[in-house]
Amino acid sequence: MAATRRPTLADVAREVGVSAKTVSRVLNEDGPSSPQTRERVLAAVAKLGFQPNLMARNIRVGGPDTTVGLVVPDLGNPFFGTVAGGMEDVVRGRGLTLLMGSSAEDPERERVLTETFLARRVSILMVVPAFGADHRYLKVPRAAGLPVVFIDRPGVGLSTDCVVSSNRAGVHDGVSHLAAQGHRRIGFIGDLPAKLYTRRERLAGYTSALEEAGLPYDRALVTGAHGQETAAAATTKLLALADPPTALFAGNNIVAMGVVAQLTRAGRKDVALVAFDDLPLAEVLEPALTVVAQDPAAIGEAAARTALARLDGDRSRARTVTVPTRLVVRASSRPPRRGRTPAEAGS
Amino acid sequence: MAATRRPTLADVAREVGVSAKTVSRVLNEDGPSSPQTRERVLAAVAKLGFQPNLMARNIRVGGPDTTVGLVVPDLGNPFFGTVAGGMEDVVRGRGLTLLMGSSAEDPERERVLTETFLARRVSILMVVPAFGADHRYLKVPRAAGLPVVFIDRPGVGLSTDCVVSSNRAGVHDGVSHLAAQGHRRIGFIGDLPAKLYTRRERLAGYTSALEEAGLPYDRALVTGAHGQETAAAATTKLLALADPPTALFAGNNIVAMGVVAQLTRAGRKDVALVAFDDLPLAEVLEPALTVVAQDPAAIGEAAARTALARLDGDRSRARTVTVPTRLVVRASSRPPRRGRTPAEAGS
DNA sequence: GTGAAAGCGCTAACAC
DNA sequence: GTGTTAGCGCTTTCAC
Repeated sequence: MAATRRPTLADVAREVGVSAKTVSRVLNEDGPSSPQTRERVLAAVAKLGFQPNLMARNIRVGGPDTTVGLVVPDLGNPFFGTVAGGMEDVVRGRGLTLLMGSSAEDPERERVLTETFLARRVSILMVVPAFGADHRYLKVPRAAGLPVVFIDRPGVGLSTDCVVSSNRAGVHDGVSHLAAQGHRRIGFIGDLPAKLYTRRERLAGYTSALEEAGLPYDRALVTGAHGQETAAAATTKLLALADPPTALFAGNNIVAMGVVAQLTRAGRKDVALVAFDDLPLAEVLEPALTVVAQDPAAIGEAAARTALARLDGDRSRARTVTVPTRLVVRASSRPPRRGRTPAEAGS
Repeated sequence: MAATRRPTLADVAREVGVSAKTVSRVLNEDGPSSPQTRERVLAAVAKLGFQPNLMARNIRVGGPDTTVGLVVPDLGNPFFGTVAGGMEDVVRGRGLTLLMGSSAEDPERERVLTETFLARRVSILMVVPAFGADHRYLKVPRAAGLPVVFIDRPGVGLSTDCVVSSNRAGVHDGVSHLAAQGHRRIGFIGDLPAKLYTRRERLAGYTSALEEAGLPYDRALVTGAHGQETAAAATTKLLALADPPTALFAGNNIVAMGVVAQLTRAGRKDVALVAFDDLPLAEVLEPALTVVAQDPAAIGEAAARTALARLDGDRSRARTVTVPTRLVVRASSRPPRRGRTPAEAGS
């Protein structure tokens, strides 16, 4: 089975005995065409298995491609998949196709992927910035009218639209809830690196909640993790402190899984826990996990709507859309054990 | 901020005072070029923010685009995200970019997405077929040399490479394990619709394991679900039978979550459970979940390698690659309660 | 209702 | 080392 050349418009035209332009007219429902030619063109298209070459078309038409490029740091994280799903639902209504690629949280790969999207002239570019990436190179395409939206974290060196969760307020709610339950030593296990936007924002929510509750900030109670294993290790470390926490706040879904796993392995059901971002089985865990739920689909939808407005000529100042989080109280955020002071809890 | 036209090769050439071809030579490291012109071209490129139009390039060169198109039915399911990650790792080494889009398990959307990939002349097409889709329209592009690989399920009407999990053998192992624990009434909750490839294959593993164990096949013990809620309902239904199962087999990760949730809500820790496909928190559940683990990254890698071999001229017959599953025994597959017959278990 | 010619942005094939 | 010409597959423009 030799690799035959893909048929072109000209091939179809030759087959039918008309000009290329006539075939083009029929296929794009441009200008008029007699029913007979229409018929015969369609037949030839089917016979040859002709598929118009969109690249050639776009080149001639000059406009952008009817695609939306989305760069995410991790294809396996359902959070980003759900964000993408929300986006898709919105852009599809405009005839746009969402194409997603992964940066693997690597600035270099993010850049390469972004450039291939630019080189393919996507209509909209959505990016979940990898830590350490610099986005100044997006200034020119953006100035040329390409809508660029950052998701989950703001980009660096480029002022453009951005859609994020209410990180501060969400964590504030979760930590306040723990404080209201009577916890006075609350550990925080955030993202890594510590300078990551979501880590900083969520930590700010943590500190403001402590302050509001009149609790002291203890640097020893704050740490970070990347991946389940390091989150488990961080849990162990915090609980081994001389004056250990009676409650933990997990800064994201992956960290939460590591913490839950470690608490289970260690048999520490006495330690309260609240996690940022919901987990599919949160309510089934024992104890059921209290979470600050994000709304990834809403994030995707908001990003898509913002970008479409830009496409429609919205030239207003770059805005940041904050999608609210929601505290879902389940069993894991119970009060500290009665009759035991934090100092005794580890014994 | 008016939408300025994106600069072209000709713009750069004009800026420098050379011909377009010279700029092209510099950028593609084609033919020779003096260090001075090189320098000045690069400067102009940076100044104008020129980004080559890959569509125009591909058109001229005639070859396919350096992209791999992947169609999945659900962006939010980490199984497919992990498959994509495995693929990416392999194709990136060949300078190919993986682009993923969602069919939402809808044959029509699958077709539209696939056609846009074809129209953009991807180098490789990977598809997780939506239920009910017909893939005969892929015959022409495939005959023209486009590698097409089906993932997770075979396509319909097109004989081409396919990469799947060892569904039958995997389920056989899981059900045999339950039988070996002493279970004689084992419920099966598979995918929906019942004609879905994975459902049929997994059910075949179930029946063969029953047969091997000398257990009768009871139609009342076999059902299906799509989504967590229906899986929970199916669980309730099975457990309400006059002669209920003492063990359940969940046919996929989503079904497993629904079953686990329902068993937990109902407080039915006496019911044994084995699930197809691992869950992130499987070992942390109570009881820890016994699973037949798939290897999604390996599936993606195998698919990518197969497709690359085709790209390299492999013209051998279409083959089906089966990626082995692995039984991970945890606590949830414990023996039935002693001293109680199945008939008493519901009381 | 249809066709011929020109051109989108780029590169192959040849000049010089 | 560099420029010219032609042409990829398609659509625009203008003719008939």
